[in-house]
Amino acid sequence: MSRKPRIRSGSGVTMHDVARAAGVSAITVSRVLNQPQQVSPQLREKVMQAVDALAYVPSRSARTLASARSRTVLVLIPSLDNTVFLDTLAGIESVLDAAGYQMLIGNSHYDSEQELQLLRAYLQHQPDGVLLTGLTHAAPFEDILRRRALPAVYMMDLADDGRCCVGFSQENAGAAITRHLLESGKRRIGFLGAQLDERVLKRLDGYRAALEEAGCRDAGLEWLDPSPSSMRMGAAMLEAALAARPDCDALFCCNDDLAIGALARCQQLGIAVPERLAIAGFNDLQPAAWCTPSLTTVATPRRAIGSHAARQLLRLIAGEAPEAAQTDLGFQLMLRRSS
Amino acid sequence: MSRKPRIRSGSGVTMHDVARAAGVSAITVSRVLNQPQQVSPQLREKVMQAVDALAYVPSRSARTLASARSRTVLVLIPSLDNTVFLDTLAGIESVLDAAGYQMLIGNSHYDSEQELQLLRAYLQHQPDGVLLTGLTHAAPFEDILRRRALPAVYMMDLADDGRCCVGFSQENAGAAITRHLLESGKRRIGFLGAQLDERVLKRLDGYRAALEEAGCRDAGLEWLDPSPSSMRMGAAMLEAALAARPDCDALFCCNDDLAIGALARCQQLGIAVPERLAIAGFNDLQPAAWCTPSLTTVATPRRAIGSHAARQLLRLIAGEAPEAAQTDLGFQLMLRRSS
DNA sequence: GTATTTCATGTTAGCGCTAACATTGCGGGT
DNA sequence: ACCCGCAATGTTAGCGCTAACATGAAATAC
Repeated sequence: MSRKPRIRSGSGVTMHDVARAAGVSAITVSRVLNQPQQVSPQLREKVMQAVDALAYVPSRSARTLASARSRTVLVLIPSLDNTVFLDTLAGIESVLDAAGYQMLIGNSHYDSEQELQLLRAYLQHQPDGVLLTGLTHAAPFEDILRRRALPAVYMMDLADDGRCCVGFSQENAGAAITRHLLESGKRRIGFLGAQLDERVLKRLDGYRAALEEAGCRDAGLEWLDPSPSSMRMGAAMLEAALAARPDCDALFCCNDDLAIGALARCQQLGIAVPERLAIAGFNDLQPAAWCTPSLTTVATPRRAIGSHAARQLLRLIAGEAPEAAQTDLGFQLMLRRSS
Repeated sequence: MSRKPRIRSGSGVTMHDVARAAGVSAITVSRVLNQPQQVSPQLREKVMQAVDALAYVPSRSARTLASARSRTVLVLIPSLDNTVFLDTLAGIESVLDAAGYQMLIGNSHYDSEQELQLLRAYLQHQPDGVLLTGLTHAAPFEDILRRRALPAVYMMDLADDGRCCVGFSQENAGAAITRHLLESGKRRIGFLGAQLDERVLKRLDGYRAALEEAGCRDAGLEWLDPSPSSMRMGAAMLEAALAARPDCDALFCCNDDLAIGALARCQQLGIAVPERLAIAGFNDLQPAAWCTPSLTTVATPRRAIGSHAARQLLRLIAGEAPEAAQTDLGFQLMLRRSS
């Protein structure tokens, strides 16, 4: 009694089929595809012809299973609704793609518990490394990384605790834009914050430090809301802020979405920007340069963070040391009409 | 002579370890994880305890290899720089995630040749299905899908050739917004187009049809540029258009980026919008409602397209018929101040 | 001229999981 | 008492690939 044959996966052409067609053994085909320099040119040629003729596609799962290397990297980001992370992904993709690595994208929705679930789920793919957004993660998270000796690179911020970080100082950036507002003569500078993820809170810290330094700190000028940021929310927060504190003469918004919404509402209400109220945003998204008046903001090297982090991770995966534990890619003030 | 042991992948805990710890056979563990109703509650309980105790994570590659099902879906999009596709991805993710499927994202950079390469590369993962953007793809592309009997759903547009499509009529949408401009009294309506992917060209067809219908078609009012669209480009195209045809009294921009750039430049040049020149965009991105003046545009159901397409694909993968060959999710004119 | 190294290729034995079939035990019909 | 059917669990044999070792031939050394 012969059993039912199993369903063949994929196109059904296996490495052995190619080997037979080329008159060699399977391992030779494997080597032609993975370490071509180990195979003589003639055989290499013959094998490649067979590969093309049969339209052979190697099976990634078989390879992962046999070699214990998946050539896959897990990327965990907090949101898919934010251009910031898109740009970062684009940078990551460009590097991984070129290295033959694939990326698995997990969206944690700004929730560290969900992030932990994602890590657990994606571990099934045996990723060779992980790219993370931000420095703070659920407690078991780092445990898992350690226990599995999974290389990880942290993006967007800096830390000097030995973890490999690629980003810039959120705190310094927040302080720098606040100082710019101070220098332009404003004294009652408010802060609009939404989402309140760790990066926003660090920008807030920077804002506070700069005001402290200038003796202008006023806790009544901070408006914080944990719900997701949007232009609509920026408009609403602006109204609430001015209603509560009509003396406020400048606003640092924790990101451009809020700032653009606030700016638009000022236009509608006839509030002169920047004379009566200066406004600054964060990230330098595309509309910042094109709204009316154009928005002063902080340009962040998102794409570079992604590509650099990916390169560092590939080094770690290969067992090399990273170029540096932390890489500070800086930020740039974009001074425009709104301040 | 005993060989060197192989490097264990992942944490090294396998299904057999769990089976031993629970005092059952490996297949029982497999069933507890995949078809729990086939296992008695007591055993199920015992196995789950062992799974937790050992922090067992099943190997996706082993499962894929043994079962010839990867529970992975390939998503091919033309760009990672465009919010439109992000929103679509978010919709897809929500459905696939809930169904235990993982998505692989390929970015074709608006290039059908590169799209074909991506398909070839990602076939190594033996995806169970493919989600595609648009209807036109490189010739060998559809061949590969057919030869492998890979279920596919086409997003963003409609076709009545039997392919499973989820989207809306780009052409009708282009015609509808053009008719709105006609109804508001404009007669020399221009078209600004960038990127010139198939969707832009269909919107252009709709625009032409509507003008033809009204007897207002004027080929000298079309400005097309194949480079990627951006606000900067919208501003530049606006200037070029008005220089060439100062009599132009309305502009339909193929997307909101162009429109917002054009709008901003009008503000700078003191051109009255909509009196002297009406402007309409496409997609209803967030800034459209918040720029000055607010932008008339076409709202597109991007997230719904993603989630609906993912649901259809899951049906196809399960061997069921799709609810309908095409699903028209429509569009909505957002009439605002710029027209 | 033999010992030693190198290089190119092959053989074998899994990687961790699940499909297919096999076995066991139990309740119910007659 | 017997047989049947069904439910719960087990055994076996791969899925397609590559690590490790083996082999044989050519190149090099002394």
